[in-house]
Amino acid sequence: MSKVDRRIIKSQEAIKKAFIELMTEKNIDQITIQEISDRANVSRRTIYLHYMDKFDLLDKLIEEHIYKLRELCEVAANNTDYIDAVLLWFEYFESHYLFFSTMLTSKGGPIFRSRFLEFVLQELKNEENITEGSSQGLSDGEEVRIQFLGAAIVGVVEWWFNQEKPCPPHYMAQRVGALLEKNL
Amino acid sequence: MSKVDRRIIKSQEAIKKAFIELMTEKNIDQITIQEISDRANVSRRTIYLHYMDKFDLLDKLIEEHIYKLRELCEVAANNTDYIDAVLLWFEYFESHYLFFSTMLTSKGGPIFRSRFLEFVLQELKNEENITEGSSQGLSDGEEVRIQFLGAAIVGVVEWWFNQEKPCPPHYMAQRVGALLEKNL
DNA sequence: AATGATTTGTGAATAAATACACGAATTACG
DNA sequence: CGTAATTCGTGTATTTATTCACAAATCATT
Repeated sequence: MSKVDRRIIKSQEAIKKAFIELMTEKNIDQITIQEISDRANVSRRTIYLHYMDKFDLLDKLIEEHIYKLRELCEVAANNTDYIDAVLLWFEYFESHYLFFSTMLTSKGGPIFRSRFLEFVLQELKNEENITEGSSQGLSDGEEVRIQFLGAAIVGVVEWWFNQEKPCPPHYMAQRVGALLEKNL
Repeated sequence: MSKVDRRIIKSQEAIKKAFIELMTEKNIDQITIQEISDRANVSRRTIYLHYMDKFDLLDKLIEEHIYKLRELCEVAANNTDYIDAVLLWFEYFESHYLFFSTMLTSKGGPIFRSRFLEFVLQELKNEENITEGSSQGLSDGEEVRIQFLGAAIVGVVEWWFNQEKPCPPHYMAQRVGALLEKNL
């Protein structure tokens, strides 16, 4: 697994860290590649070695986290306990608080929010197909329910970050998990 | 000034940091190059690129700090206020607490202590030659006084670290500075 | 709109770090 | 004591990061 050159890891880590920090301080439009390279203590050239531009960097960052969340879903798919699944999610949120907080509160803009919603809807439809068994399209009624639940999940996560983590992950897991159990 | 390749800086910083950390955990003899490279997240080869072995690494680390302390002495040599000079020292100690604490308490062994004393004696003799004016050897009486003061200074610094910083730098500056004023 | 400063994206040469392999030296341990 | 495992020190080829330079694009300020 660890076949990736450690220089690549270190450079990208530094770049992403610097970028997230800058995102908390200003809008993405007024962040310059120069600034990122300065903050990351990396040559400007190095950034272009890995990313097309700052939007590509943001994309990669987002996809990376979405990928990790999807992995957590697969882990939790074995045991059908929603509470545990939600717990994994919020623990992951907590361990990458700076990123998610930045991306889901006012500063981050709507880029991540819509991507996150899209992902949640995918997972919900996935779940639906498993229990339903039919691989054909969803009925209107099901679609409405999916949209309803997706908005609910994203909304409650947004609330959690907007309130600056008002309650711990295990509490959220308990409450949100119970709601999911009832609705799925 | 900043003509040194930033990769060198970063590698050496990582190596030195890892090494100091390991020094706090175990004796230098049972620290392996492998461990250092692992902790520093650097190739083992890279360490040999900069240092002969772990003792060379320790030497360079020590000399680096001695050099910085000498610089502080030169800065303070302009204004003859010993209190300010001592303040600069203890502020430097504080900002590199892990290193000095490790090297001056039981863990570090006597390597740094003797080097530190040697340096302090040099500075004292230097000071003496300036006020004395004569560039010839010191009399026995002067030599005794130098040794007396050197031991006192090193001793009080050791005490400060052994007690885990029982009082702030400005307090130490006040007290030790006053004692130096009286004796120099 | 003009212009002066900054940022950008890229090419090219160079330097540094890395992976990998190897025999020798050292250490751990039965 | 013997031997298995680890660490060491080094050679070498390769990959990555860096510096530097430069023209184009963007931005800021007038």
